[in-house]
Amino acid sequence: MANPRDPSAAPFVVQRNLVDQVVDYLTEAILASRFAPGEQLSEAGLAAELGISRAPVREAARLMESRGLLVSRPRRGFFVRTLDVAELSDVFDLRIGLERHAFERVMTRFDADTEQRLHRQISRLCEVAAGDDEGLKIEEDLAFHRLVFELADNARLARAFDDLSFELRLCITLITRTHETPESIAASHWRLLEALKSGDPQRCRDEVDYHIGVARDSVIERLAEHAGVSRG
Amino acid sequence: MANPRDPSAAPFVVQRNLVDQVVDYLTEAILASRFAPGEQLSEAGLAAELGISRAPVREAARLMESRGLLVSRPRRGFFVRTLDVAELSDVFDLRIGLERHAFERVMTRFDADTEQRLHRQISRLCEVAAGDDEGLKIEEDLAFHRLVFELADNARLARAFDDLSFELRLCITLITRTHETPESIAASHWRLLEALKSGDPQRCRDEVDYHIGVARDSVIERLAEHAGVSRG
DNA sequence: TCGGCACAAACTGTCGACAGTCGGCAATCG
DNA sequence: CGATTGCCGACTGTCGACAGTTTGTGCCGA
Repeated sequence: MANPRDPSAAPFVVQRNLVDQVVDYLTEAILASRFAPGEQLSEAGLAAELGISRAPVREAARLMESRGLLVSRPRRGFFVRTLDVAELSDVFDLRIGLERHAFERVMTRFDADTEQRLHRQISRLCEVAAGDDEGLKIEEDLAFHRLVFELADNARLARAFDDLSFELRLCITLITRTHETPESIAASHWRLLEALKSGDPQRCRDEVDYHIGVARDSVIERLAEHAGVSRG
Repeated sequence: MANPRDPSAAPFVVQRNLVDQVVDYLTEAILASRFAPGEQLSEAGLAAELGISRAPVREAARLMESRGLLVSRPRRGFFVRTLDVAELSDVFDLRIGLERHAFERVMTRFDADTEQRLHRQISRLCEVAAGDDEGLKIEEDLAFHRLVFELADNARLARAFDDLSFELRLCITLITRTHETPESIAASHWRLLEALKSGDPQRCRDEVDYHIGVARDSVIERLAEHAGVSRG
């Protein structure tokens, strides 16, 4: 009564589906490593645990399969996605392709407002980089890159990054903490902004390649350690 | 008995889920324009039409939502995706980003086998380009680009293209036929192969940009005509 | 004649239940 | 003692049904 609603607009109070709630719950649980990679998710067990029926659980699992967090084997059920080195390398290679494109688009429409927003995000990143909350560092780092995609002004491109970022987070759960210093994290991102400001496509591209390459090598190195530990 | 099977291999006889069958059915129907853009898909109606219950239909619809063929509005149901000019432009822009990356990767590992496979695919494309089956032309054209992504040797990159290709097909359903001549289609793809062979990244990138740009402009032009017709 | 309201039909979201299938274990046979 | 076979529990795939919501329609009043 108080608020007449536009039918085409998003509802004022979102009546969250059970499906969406299950997706959030499972996503958080997987990224927090509360489910082991390769572990089977029992539909009935999850439904009972959450006090709901299996139908929403199944639909949520389908959605997460498309996001690359789960894989389904017919008549077997859903399993937490495992990433080997090759898949992980593919993920970061695709990220390079997407980020090159996003940075190039941002460069062509770079203005004072763009610079200010990126500047503020890097400042936030620097603040948390000095702290001990590794999860927060990762989120603010991803938030910077998400901002770049937002500024690239292509919703489909941003969605491609969002899809990939679930798998990126899955990669990053492998490493408990970054081994980079706060200074190197800050410097790396400032260089990206400087490259954008310079207006030099080649320089920007090189910085992106280097930046993502460092992240990729770091994750791969950690994965190799993990594999080595689990085998030895 | 005759063939000892690898347990990790795909089963010899595949028991297809109802979900997968519904996905195929709906995808084909949408891309064949048997559902109008924006049309609501009644879960109960589809289930009755296919002689199944609503559960598999719902799961199939969720999957197709992630592929961008359907959109869901909470408590309203699923609707066939509509693309405006901005979204369509975004799709082709992302395609440029992905194809640039794929072509670059193929170039770095270009060999005789690569050339032969691409050569054969272009020959197939040329054959059907001379005929009247517009749908076949589109499929063989996409098959060429899909082959490039396959040769790029990055499964995640190929999946990104596959995801996008559903939306590409959705774009292409807007235009009933290509207005390009068989000669121009052939020449355009031969130039892409020549660029790969040359080993010149800049030339390859320019060819990709031109090639995708032509496709984008063609689709956008047709969409503008359609919109003009439907309004006038 | 037009706007608001109430009713009804249709639809989605969710649930509990049943049947078919898969993987593991034990009993049996060579 | 090893391999095979039958059985059993657990799980997925699918179904029909109910409740709450949205949408369209017709009526009433101004």
